[in-house]
Amino acid sequence: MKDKILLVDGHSILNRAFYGLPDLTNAEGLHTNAIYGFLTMLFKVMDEEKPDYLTVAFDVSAKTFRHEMFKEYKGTRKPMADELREQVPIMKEVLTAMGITIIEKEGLEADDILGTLSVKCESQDFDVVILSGDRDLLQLATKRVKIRIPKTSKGKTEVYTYYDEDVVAQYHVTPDEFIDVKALMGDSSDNIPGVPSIGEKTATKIIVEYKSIENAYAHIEELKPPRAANALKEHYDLATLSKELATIEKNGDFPFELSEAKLENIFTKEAYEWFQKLEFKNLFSKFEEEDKENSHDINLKVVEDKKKALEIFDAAKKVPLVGFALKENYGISLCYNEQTYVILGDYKDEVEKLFSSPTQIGAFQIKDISKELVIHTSSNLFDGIIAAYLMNPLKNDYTYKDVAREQLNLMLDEMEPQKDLGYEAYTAFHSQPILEANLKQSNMYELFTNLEMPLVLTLDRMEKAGVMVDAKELEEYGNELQKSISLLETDIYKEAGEEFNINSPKQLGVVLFENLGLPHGKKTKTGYSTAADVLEKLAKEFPIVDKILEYRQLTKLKSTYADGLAHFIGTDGRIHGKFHQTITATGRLSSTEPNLQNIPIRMELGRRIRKVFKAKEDYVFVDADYSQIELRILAVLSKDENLIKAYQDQSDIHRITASNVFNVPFDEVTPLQRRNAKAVNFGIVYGISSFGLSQDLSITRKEAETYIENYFKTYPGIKKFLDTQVEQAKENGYVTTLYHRRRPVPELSSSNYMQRSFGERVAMNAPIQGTAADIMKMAMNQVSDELEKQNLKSKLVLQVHDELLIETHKDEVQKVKEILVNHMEKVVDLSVPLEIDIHVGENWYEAK
DNA sequence: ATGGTCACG
DNA sequence: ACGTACGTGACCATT
Repeated sequence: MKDKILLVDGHSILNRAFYGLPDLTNAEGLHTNAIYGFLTMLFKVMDEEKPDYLTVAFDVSAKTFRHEMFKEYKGTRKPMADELREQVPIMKEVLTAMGITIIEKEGLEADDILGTLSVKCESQDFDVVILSGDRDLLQLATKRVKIRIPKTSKGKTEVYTYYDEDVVAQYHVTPDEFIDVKALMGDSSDNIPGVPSIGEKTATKIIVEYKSIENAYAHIEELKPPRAANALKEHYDLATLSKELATIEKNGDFPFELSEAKLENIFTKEAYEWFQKLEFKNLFSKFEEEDKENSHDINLKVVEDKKKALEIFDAAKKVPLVGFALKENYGISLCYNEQTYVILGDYKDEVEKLFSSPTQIGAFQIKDISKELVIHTSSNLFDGIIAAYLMNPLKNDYTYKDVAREQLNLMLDEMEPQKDLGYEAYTAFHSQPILEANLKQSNMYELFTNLEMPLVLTLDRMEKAGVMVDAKELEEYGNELQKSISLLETDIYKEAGEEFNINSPKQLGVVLFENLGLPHGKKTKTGYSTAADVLEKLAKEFPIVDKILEYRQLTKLKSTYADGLAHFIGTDGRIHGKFHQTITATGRLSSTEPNLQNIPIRMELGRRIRKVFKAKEDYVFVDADYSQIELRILAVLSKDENLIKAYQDQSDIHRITASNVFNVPFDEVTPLQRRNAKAVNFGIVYGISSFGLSQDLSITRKEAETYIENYFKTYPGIKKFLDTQVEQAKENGYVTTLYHRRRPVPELSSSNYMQRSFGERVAMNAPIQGTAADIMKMAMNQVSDELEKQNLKSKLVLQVHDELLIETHKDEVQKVKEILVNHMEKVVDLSVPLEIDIHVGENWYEAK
């Protein structure tokens, strides 16, 4: 086997990765997508090529660099995106940390470095592979030098391979001739002028026939077409200059020690530290072998002796902090005083006593733990996952291993269960002080202690309670839907003239817009859009579209709700859904298995599903929802006098807004005006844009702009508040709620207009939505605690963002109503009153 | 796994 | 010249 060297065109691969991948940032707000893409590309090609040597070439001067970066950009010369610029030096550091040599030389472009190296290495009997995103490099291909060019289509990246013969096959010219083709046709983005009026077609034709520009000139009189011949004659200077520019230097002068490019282990400790910092979790597995060498052992004792176990528990109750972990049906682990114990067997009572002691318990996913035992108080609990979530709510989800890595710099692999349990307790113990300090520094320790940790137990109670669902009625409802679905199906097939899968947007698009020739609206990436708002425009004119919309509605109800909910009804006749505390970016809860926060209500047919959510015998549902909580919070946060006054006066807020915005007397506001004002109020909360509002109200953008302008004139404090949020987000990188919850907004530093606008809307919306979530969580804790404290039979069973549902014993209805009013309305004291609406009913349908 | 669609606040 | 209202989760078809 000959030795093989891989030469990488650094900037072109980085550039491709940057524009090919969605924006990624790490916790510090550093953009990382180009580096990530570069590395995955590099690993992929290294895997395929298995090179013995590797080196990466970069352009050195800012000028050539920029010029390289925007080859892709059809000659536009915007400055390099800041998000990319900041990644370049880091990329180089990462490569250096991996022990990979970087070559850059003043005055030489990366192309020239690669050209020179490829010739040099080939002459030393190497196989050469050049990885670049730039097709210009094809001129370097030979029988021993292959060019590899990544191409992304349909989300998949393939790396194409070109030896010299592949260039001939695809471009009809040899790699050398490829230079001349390029010189003739020119490349505006690459500053190669080319010969005017000669494009790719003509250029190729000329070079196929005459092999070079020089030879073409030698035969200029016979050259066809005449137009090209004339152009060549006229622009001889341009042609020779272009050729010079298009030719990659193969004799560059720069120092290069082949031995330094020899590949050793690139997954070094230093590289690992960079990967951590950049949060390239997917790539950690590459370091596995290093992990084992580096993983530091902990003092771990496995205890099976009962007497010894009890001693350990006793001691644990006397220390200030214990790290705790539990694995169902297996054992528990305790960590304190630099010692970790894994205790096998059933010690539920001992654990409960420990949890009731003054010792602080550090652990992860305490809600899961509390499914296995009874936890009476949250005052000594510290859930590291929740702490980590508060510090960065944008992360998908945390495991204890993420906390170990981020806070303790401890890389953990897959381990056997015993060890895993021990490391979890170890991590809980050692990360607690760090996380606590972080929370305090971010002004979120109170939010954590007074709101989030108590909520763990509140949610646990709610999940354990579950909600009763009548399986039989649900099935009947499903059958009824199925009947209508079948009828619609036949109708639709008849009108379409064929049978097809109506649920496939792809097939439906073909049937509607090609076979039936209906006018199509917007398109999606994959084809015609068949979204409801598009179809609704056609429904009036084409009956089949109306039927399809109805079909969609019914199948949605059937599959997601009728059939979907049935799967989750337990043996107790109740659904015990999960409520998640660490998912959303704004601080709201989320609900899964099933999602109980999106049960239909807006349409009557769907709303009927709520009839199967029933209170058990001798109980009723008491449902309380906040009235316009987000708008009230907007009044509070913005301190806008007019909005505050409107709420203090208990006015009809949408009507008063309409009166002000449309400049009509309060009593003469038309229903349409009120509806429009309501939409504006909503829009404000979402971070209004004239486009969004115009879509929502089916008005022109101009009109929407006028509405917004008038709105801000009416409520000047709101305008100021929203602007301040964006400003703060830009300055700090995050916005906060009234109770200090943070939402980072990395999008604001994007150079992409869309992303930046999104960041602005997020900055406006998150404090409002987040503060509402904070208040609701406080209220939930108080309501749940009060029900317990008064020893009531009634239980909190659902939360839907601004609504609480209490399964209430018939004798307790009055008490529960009082509790709801007292704790939901008075949970915080703000400059506007909070109000709730309360309804009582046998089922959820009646109680709303 | 991803995108389209649609249910909720 | 672009293409959006904010926050979620489930299902289906398609890759």
